[in-house]
Order: sequence, then C-alpha cells, then structure tokens
Amino acid sequence: MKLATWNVNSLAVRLPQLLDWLAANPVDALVLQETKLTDDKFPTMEIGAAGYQVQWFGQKTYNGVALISKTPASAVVKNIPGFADEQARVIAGTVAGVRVVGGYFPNGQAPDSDKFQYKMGWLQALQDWLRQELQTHDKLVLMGDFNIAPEDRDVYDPVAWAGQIHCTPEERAHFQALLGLGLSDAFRLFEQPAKSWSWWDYRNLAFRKNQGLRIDHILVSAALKGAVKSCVIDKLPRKNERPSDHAPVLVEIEL
DNA sequence: ATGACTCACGATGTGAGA
Repeated sequence: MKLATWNVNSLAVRLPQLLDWLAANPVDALVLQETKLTDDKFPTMEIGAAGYQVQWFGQKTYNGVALISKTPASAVVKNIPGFADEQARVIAGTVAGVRVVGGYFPNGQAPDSDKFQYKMGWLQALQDWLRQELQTHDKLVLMGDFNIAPEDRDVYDPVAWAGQIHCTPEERAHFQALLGLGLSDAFRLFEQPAKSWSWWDYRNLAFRKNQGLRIDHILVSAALKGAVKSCVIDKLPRKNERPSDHAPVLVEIEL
C-alpha cells in the first residue's frame, strides 16, 4: 500500500500537476492540503476521471483538505471531533483497513501571536482525538503539512531558525507528544540524505540553493511500523513551472 | 532588510503563508 501527502497551495492552480503526479505515482491514498476551494468548486469530476475516489472539505481562500483514494474511504471525519474550528484542516477516513488522517496543521505565524495560541490548542485537540482513534484503529497513518520542523536536522539554518515559528520548543514538544502516542516518523525509519526538506520558500532561490524545512510528515502507528518499506520526499514536482512550495511525501507499507 | 515569491480576493493594493 502506498500513501502520500502533498500541500498543493491552491488546487485550482495545481490540478494539472496533481493529475500528472497521480498518473506517475498511482498511490492507494493521497491527502491534500491548502486546496483553497469551497466545496462547490472542488474538481470531483477530474479526479474521478483519473480513477480515484475523493472526499473533500474546504472553505474560501484558505486551508481546505482532501482525501483521494483508489477504494472508497469509510467513516469519514472532517475536522477534529469536539474541537470547534472554523478552519477546514482535517479529513480522515478508513481506506483498505487503514485509518488515514490528513491534516493541515496551523502555521502559527509567530510565537507571540494569537495564531500561535490557536496552533497550540489545535495540536492538543489533535493529540487527544488521536489517542482515542488509536484505541479503535490500530493501523493508523497521520500525515500532512505539520508546520513543525521536529529537529534541527530538519532545518537548513537551525541557528537562524532557533525559536522561530515551526522550530519553537512548544511546537516540537507537541510533535514528540504525537510520537508518545505510539506513532513513528516514517521518514526517520530509514537512512536519509542530509538536508532533506519538504518545503522551500518561493523567495531567494531557496529551492535552487536547497534551503528548506522538513515540515510535511507521515507518522505511522506501532501496528504498521514494522511494515513500512520506504518513505521518500518527491522533489520532482518542485521543479515544475509554477510549483507548489511543498513537495509530496510518500510511504510504502507492506500489508 | 519589516525585502525577495505566490496565492486569493478583487484591486491597481492587502493579508497570509512558512
């Protein structure tokens, strides 16, 4: 089973790239972030024509998530149950016996901002909900744009980024708390090249200079950990014309 | 250097992203 996550930064702009990518990477399930589309504008026909099922949950201008899968997703959940949220950030469903949770974690903007406080509350609510989900779904994958660089090796310039958004101790503690639920960072189950990033700023020729962050992640539950065969970041779409600033991350699990 | 780019909204700029 192959799963992937990709922050497309506007599905209206990136739909052709998504369809190309799916043709080249026929994954069993893919979660998208930052679709930036209201539900009435979601391109269900195009994705269906590509041979995929899709669940979607969006809003105007910002956020928006989707769960694309070869077989239909069941028990679909939108946003974190019990956590009142005006922002469309989570979509979950069971695909081929695996609980797939896709998330667009809040950015947080700056550690002293209201948006950071919202991020902290959101992360706590996610953790509390996932603790429950894991009780009923031993095979669970949490993936998406976490907007957290878990360690200094996930940051191109950790000195400059120290204490900055995505790198604060508070955010990293929340990432560790997710691992504390029994989840594992699939990417770190394998030897990986140094300076592996999933996001590069549009500015400053950052991609060309490979100045980025690893903030898109795939976490697998203990029941899946031993079955993970590979986890890679696909930099190819970042080389497209008009790319998303994020690259897809893929995992292969032998079920 | 409160920058740089890209996106949505819907404007001739502004906010947000990360």
